[in-house]
Amino acid sequence: MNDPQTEPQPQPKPQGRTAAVGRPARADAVRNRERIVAAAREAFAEAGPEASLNEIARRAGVGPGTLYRNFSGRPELLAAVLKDRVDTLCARARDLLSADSAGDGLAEWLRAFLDHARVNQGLGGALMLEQLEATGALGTDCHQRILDAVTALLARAQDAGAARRDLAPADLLQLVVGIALSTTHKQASPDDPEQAKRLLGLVLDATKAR
Amino acid sequence: MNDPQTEPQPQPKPQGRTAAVGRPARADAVRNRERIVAAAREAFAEAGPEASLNEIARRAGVGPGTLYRNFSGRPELLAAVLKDRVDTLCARARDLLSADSAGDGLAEWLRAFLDHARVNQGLGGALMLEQLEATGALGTDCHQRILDAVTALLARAQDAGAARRDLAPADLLQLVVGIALSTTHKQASPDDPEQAKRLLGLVLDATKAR
DNA sequence: TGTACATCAGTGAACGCGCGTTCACTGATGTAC
DNA sequence: TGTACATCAGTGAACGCGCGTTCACTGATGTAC
Repeated sequence: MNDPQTEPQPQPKPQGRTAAVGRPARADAVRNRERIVAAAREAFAEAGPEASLNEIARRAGVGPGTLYRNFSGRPELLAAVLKDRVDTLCARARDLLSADSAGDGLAEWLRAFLDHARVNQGLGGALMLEQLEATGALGTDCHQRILDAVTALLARAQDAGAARRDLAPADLLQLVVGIALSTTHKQASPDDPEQAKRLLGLVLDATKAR
Repeated sequence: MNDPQTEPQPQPKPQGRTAAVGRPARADAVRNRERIVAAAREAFAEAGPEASLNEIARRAGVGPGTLYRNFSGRPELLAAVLKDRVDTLCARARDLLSADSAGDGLAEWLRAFLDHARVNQGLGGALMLEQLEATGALGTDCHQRILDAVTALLARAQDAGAARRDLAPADLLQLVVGIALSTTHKQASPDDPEQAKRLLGLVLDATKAR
C-alpha cells in the first residue's frame, strides 16, 4: 500500500513540451505553444526578462494555465525564446569561420552578437551567461554554444595575428555583454543610438594584436 | 471660496528632508533618517536597486510611514545613498587631477569608479547614468558630477598624449558601467572575481593613444 | 532647574495592486469503427 | 465517408503573496515660562 510505484499520482506532470511518445501533439496545442513563444519574445523585448507571465498569456490569447501547461515557468520560457537567437548566432559563426579575414569575421560576429543581445534588454546577454545556468541543461547549453562560437572565431583571429594572444574568449564576450547591458535601459535612451556601435569599436580596437 | 490659495490643504507636504526653516530637526528624526539611509545602502547592495522599501524600513527599525516621511519614494532614497559615493569619487578625481602621470590618474580613477559601481549591483552605474535623471535635480546632478570628473581627467590625459583624442568621456564612462553591470549578477559569480579588473585593463588599453 | 504644553515625527494596520500559480471544469481534437 | 467517444489541451476565477503607499492615531521631543 505504501509502495510509491502504485500510489495514485495526481497528475503525470507533462513537464511542458509535447508528450514524448503516444499521440502526436494536437494541432491547437502546437499553435498555442508557438503563439506563447511569440508573445514572450515581444514582451521580453519590451519589458525585459521580468515581463509578466500573465501578460504574456494575455498577449498570446490563452489562459495562464495554458502557459504553464507548455512551460514549467519563466526560465523555460526564456530558454525557448533564446533558442532561436542562439541558433542564428551559431549559424552565423559557422559561416564567418570561413571569412576571408579572420579579424573581420570575429568583428562581424561580435556586431551580430551585440545586436541580438541588445534586443530584449540584455536577455541575450546576462541571462544567457548566468541566470539560466541554474535552470539546468537549457541555459547552460545556450551559454556553452555562444562561448564555443566566440572561442573558435577568436582562436582563428589569433592564429592569423589579428587578435592579441592574451585575450580570453569569455572576457571578450563579457565586455560585449556589458555594452549591451549599459546601452539598453528600461526606456531606450534616444540620446545616442550610435553609442553601442562606437563602444564596440573601441573594444574591437583593444582586441587587435599590438 | 474657490480660491485655491485659501483652500485648506490636507498637509503642507514636508517634501522629505528636514524643514527648510523653523524649528531645528528633532534628534530622533535625524537619527532615523541616518538609519534608513544605512539600511538602504545595505539592502541595495544585497538585493539591487529594486530592494523592497518595506524591507528597508524594517531593517532600519522604523515603520514604512517613517521612510515616506523622509523620502518621497525610491528615487530619492537611491539618490541619498548615492550621494556619499559620488562625493567620494569627485574628491578622488580632484586629487588625481594633480597626479604625476595624467594617464595613470585617469586609470586610477576609473578603477575607483568601477569598484564603486560594482557595489550595489550597478546602482552606481546604470542608475546614476539614466534612471535618476527622470527624478530631477538629484539624479541629474550625480550624473553630471561624475561626467565632469571623467571629462577633466580624460582631457588632461589627452593633452599629455596618454589617451586618444577621438574618445568621448561619456563613452568611456559607459564602457566601465557596462563592465560593472555585466560582472555583477544577482548572485555574485564566484567563478572569476578578477574578471572585472581584467576587463577594465582591456578598456584602458583601448583608450591609449596610438 | 522644573513643568506644561504644542509640535510634529513615528507607528503600523490596512488598502489596492499585480504578480505567479493552481485546479475543477469545458470543450476541441484525433481515433476507432 | 460518417459518427461516437476518449483524451487531454485550454480556460479563467481564485488563491496567497509581497509590494508600494496611506493615514488616523500615539507619543517623544523641544520650547516657553
